[in-house]
Amino acid sequence: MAEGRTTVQMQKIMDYLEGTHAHPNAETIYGAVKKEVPSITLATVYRNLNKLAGQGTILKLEVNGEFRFDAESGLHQHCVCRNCGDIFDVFQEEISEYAMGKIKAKNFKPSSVTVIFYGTCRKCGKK
Amino acid sequence: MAEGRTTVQMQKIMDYLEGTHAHPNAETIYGAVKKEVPSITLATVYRNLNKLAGQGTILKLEVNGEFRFDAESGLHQHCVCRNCGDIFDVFQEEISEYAMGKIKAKNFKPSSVTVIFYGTCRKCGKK
DNA sequence: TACTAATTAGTAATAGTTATCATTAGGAGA
DNA sequence: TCTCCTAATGATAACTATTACTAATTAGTA
Repeated sequence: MAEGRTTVQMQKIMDYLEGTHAHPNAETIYGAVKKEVPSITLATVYRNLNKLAGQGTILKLEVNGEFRFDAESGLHQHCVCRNCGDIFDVFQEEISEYAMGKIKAKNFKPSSVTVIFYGTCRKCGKK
Repeated sequence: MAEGRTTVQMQKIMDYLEGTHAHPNAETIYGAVKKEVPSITLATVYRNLNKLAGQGTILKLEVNGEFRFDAESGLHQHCVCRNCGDIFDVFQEEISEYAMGKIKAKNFKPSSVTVIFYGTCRKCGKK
């Protein structure tokens, strides 16, 4: 799963992330994991999240002034509702591939793409 | 340029943004505008930037844990160097259009897309 | 020129994230 | 299994970017 040592803390963080599609922030993850590992601290949560993101095991996005995390690491995109702040994944592999293809000609070696759509989700759409 | 009153502060912020392609953060903009309007404060810079971004006059992106601003508001994408942190615009209108088109079928009304490529820029590319 | 609401400067407060450091624990080798 | 070394943790302080607050100022209108 990850380089270096495997600790219960990191394992529980991964478990939690793999069980949700809500793109939680560190605080939320902390709250959830604390139920299983009461001694855990927010710093440990951040440390592990950054490590996992650095390895590419999880995805770290910045939305509305905070970091959000996603266990889904394959090519996909995100929809962010400007109204309620919800974030959900969109799997249209072609979008990322199309974009990556277009950019390779430039003097820039892309290693990943993040495509984020801002708008209104179904719930908020109907006023 | 913007709804509401026009102030020198806002004008100078716009002028500065229109003259750069460096995607500065609020602090940098503050430093630059302060030379022309010494009394300006960081809070005023933030207030104006948020207002302008809210109107869609400028673009507000989140990269590396901070907000960056861009006077270029048309459809375009960004390349972010993982090494030096540089951000530059890429104008491949089709990329954004292609993505927007693909997403419209979903139960989500997109109002804008942000496509960000992470990788290494030319400078950093040659080790 | 006077009035009124929007905007500013100045500053305090907040929030999210990272850094520090003493303590604990995983796991390789004896 | 015991020992040792290093990585990871917990607890907390520090930091940084951003926002909130308020009295004073300013722009635009009457």
